[in-house]
Amino acid sequence: MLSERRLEVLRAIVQDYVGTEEPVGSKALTERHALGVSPATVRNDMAVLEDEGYIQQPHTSAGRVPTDKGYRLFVDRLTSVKPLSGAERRAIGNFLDGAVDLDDVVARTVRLLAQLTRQVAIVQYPSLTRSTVRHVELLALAPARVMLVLITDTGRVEQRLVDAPAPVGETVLADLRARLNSRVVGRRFSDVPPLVQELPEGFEPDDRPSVQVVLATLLETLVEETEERIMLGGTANLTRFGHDFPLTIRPVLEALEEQVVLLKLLGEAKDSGVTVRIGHENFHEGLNSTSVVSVGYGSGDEAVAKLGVVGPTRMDYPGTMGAVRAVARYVGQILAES
Amino acid sequence: MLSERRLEVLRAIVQDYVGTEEPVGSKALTERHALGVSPATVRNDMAVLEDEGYIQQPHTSAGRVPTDKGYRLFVDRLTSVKPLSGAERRAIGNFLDGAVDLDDVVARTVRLLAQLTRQVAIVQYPSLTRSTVRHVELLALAPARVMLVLITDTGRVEQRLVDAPAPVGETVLADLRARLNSRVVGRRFSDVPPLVQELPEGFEPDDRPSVQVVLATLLETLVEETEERIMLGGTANLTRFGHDFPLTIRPVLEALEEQVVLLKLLGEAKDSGVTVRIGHENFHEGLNSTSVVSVGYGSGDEAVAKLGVVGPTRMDYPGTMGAVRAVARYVGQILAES
DNA sequence: AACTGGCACTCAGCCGAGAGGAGTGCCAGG
DNA sequence: CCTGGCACTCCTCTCGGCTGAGTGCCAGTT
Repeated sequence: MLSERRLEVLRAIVQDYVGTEEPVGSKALTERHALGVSPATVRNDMAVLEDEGYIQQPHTSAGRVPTDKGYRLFVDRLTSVKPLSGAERRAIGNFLDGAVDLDDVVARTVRLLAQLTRQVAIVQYPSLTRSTVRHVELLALAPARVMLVLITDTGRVEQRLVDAPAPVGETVLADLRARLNSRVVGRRFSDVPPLVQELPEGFEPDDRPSVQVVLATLLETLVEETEERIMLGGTANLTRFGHDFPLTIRPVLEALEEQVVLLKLLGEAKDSGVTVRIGHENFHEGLNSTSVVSVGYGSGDEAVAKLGVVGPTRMDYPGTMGAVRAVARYVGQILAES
Repeated sequence: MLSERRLEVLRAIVQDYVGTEEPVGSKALTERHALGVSPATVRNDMAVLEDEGYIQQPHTSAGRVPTDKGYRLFVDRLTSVKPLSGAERRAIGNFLDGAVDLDDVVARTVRLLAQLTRQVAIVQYPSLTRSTVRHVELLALAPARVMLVLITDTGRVEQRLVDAPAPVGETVLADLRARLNSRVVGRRFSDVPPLVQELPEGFEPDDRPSVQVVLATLLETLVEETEERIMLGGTANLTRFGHDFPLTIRPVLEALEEQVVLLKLLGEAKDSGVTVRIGHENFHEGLNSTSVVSVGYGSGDEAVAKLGVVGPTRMDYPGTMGAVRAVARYVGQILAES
């Protein structure tokens, strides 16, 4: 077990390193932090911390740099989320209140997060799985062609084109529309399937196949999360990354271009509270020198989607966590209002 | 006027420089191109080309590098668009044919373009202004709350929430929906306003204000092009940019984050044919060392939107132009089919 | 008049050596 | 258990010299 002072030394190292971006030595540490001991003592502590794997020397006779394990300890035990200043909170409110629709909310959130944290921001659109149905609309585009439009309580709209096996009469369509809506409006997506199970039975045998197809498409839309859209912003902040540029930034940009990677990244966030993945804790190789700070957000108690930022492992964790949490809360409020 | 051989020298310089990324000297030139003259002669030609501002020396006693003006001449007079190979064409077809909806088409196009050109790809969603209306749907979400859904022939769906001044009956809504659709379906957006001008007159005085509001919102949606969405991809290719990294790449990334900039960038493309903007010809400072190759695409003869790529001024113009043009054509076909 | 070979000159890039300095580990003493 | 001192390591910066590609110019050739 590490003594209290050693933890204090680790905290100081992380803080200094994050600030200066340079390996921190024992002398500098004692000068900048009131540790109450001499550099020599700190050196001994550092040696222990290095043995335990919390810090590391880039090369002999250089200062120390925190390892992923060091950052992990720092985040878990040595610091707490830093609340935003009043001015910042107000700025968030002002910025997000101007949004006109869901797309706009997401777009603004991305910009805001990127500016606030000076890092790359990722925002997931409110997911379909946990939302409820606000309305289902069926439109006859052609005799045997129906457009299915699904509107969710989060303001999201999904549309699908359905090719029916036989022409569908306008009255049949109206009938189906009415029955469908009366059953599923206000329901959660996951609850819908059983509710429409025997719907086709109420129709003429001739129409049943078409009804089946429409229902199948609806269920598909509900379940298949193919449209899990994600918005990204602030990639220019990557240029602040470090000096050893091209090598670091390239794989990160590549990783961030993959929707799948982004989804998985956010998927790892816990449902409540701020999640931090540090360096090698990330499954993707290109992101081994980055940390991901993410959090769920939603209109009610439950998270409907997630958002977060990606930055260098050497980042201001308390500040970033605070910003991410605050933004998530505000977005949740906005969504609840609309 | 430059002699034929001098133009040939310029062309050789551009080609070599694009290939090697290094200033090209007179000796290397004569070795790699059958110019039929000695290095000394080439040197004289180069001196002239430099006087005229087509090429430049990074520093005394270094090879020459084309200037923006040099690239311009090269693009305008010294080369032609290079058609893609059969394999490439087939690859484009295969890749794009799998698309399931408009979002997917755009997303795939971006990826494709980025891979093909190894540069940053920009694709604008088919614009609303030139499309025609496929269907207008009105849904009563609450007594005085209507959702307006607009479906275009390009497969795009726009929705708006309308707060009516008074409750709107279901029959009124159905009536309005029917009249509206009978008038505007198949029309171009620009033709719609006069067609719905006197629509309110057919309704009871009590309902007119609500009808007015709905119509106003519709017109707004049609005109206001706030939703001019653009998709970006292949930013990782920026890392191939050059050696003097951070300075070059930063402003480019920043510029590309601005939707407005992207729109303006594509907006400058001519309606037909491939447009090339080189270096300082771009209005945005951050893009002064990049070239933009863009082209319109559409389902018919007319362009409904544009796409293009952004890359270093030192790029393979013939190849890039060919790829951009080919992709635009295929996307146009796909859109026409659906 | 146009081209060519030769020649002197320039200058970025690349060592290699040396000085400087931050930081360490260890040890003996408080 | 902490501290001051000391020898040692090794990165970083600088400076000078060398190299080689490339140039401009000139005199000679076709």
